[in-house]
Amino acid sequence: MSTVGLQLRELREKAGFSLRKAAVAIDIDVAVLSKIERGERKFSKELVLKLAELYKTDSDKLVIDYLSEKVLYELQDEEFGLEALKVAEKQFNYKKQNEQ
Amino acid sequence: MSTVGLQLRELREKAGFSLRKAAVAIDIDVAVLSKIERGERKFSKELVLKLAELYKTDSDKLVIDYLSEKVLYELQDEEFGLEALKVAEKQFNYKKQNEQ
DNA sequence: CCACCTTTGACAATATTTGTCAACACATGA
DNA sequence: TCATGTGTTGACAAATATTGTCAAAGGTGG
Repeated sequence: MSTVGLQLRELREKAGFSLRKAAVAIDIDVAVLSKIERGERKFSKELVLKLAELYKTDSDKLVIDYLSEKVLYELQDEEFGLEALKVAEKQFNYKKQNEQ
Repeated sequence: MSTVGLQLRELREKAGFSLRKAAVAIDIDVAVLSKIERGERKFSKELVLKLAELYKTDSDKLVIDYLSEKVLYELQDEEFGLEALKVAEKQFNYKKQNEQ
């Protein structure tokens, strides 16, 4: 179900890392990385960044997907999920304005 | 910062409930309700629904704001927050289609 | 068989959320 | 002044959730 997990797996394979090597490189347990790639475990944005760097990939899309997934997870099965997203967008834009 | 908290406070006052009465009615501690209304404590959607019922108000807008706030909280200060929201929207729509 | 790979499940360690209390400060009216 | 009702605060334990760590298993290829 986690597209980011799957993406990370593909990237790792393309970069020629074994699960162990990758895990060691970013200093986490192999078991955890295995679970992350298969969507059995939650993970942090920092982890995504570390792996992206390790695999020498641009992290932007990964991060966007990562955040989007987190949001969707929270909204799953919510009747008003879409409306909530739209309100959130408005607020986000508004905030951005008054920020800088 | 929590608009839902503030909204709940206004609704309660308009409905003529004291903090204590309202808290007892929905079976939570007064201290907690006080903090919720002032945005010092997280709360559940269920609590919003209970209070909306108690105050005899339509809950839809409250729930939408509630969810939106949760989402925004997760995305705060995220460079790609907006992009993430848009991706999430797409996914959400897509899912909705293939559901029913 | 050996060396490497990934997966699995169990468990402890930590962190976060939630519930519960007691005390405080303030106002009002008897 | 005293009792009563209002909301607020901080401390703390209890319950949950997240995260880290291990050991063992099964698969594959040399």
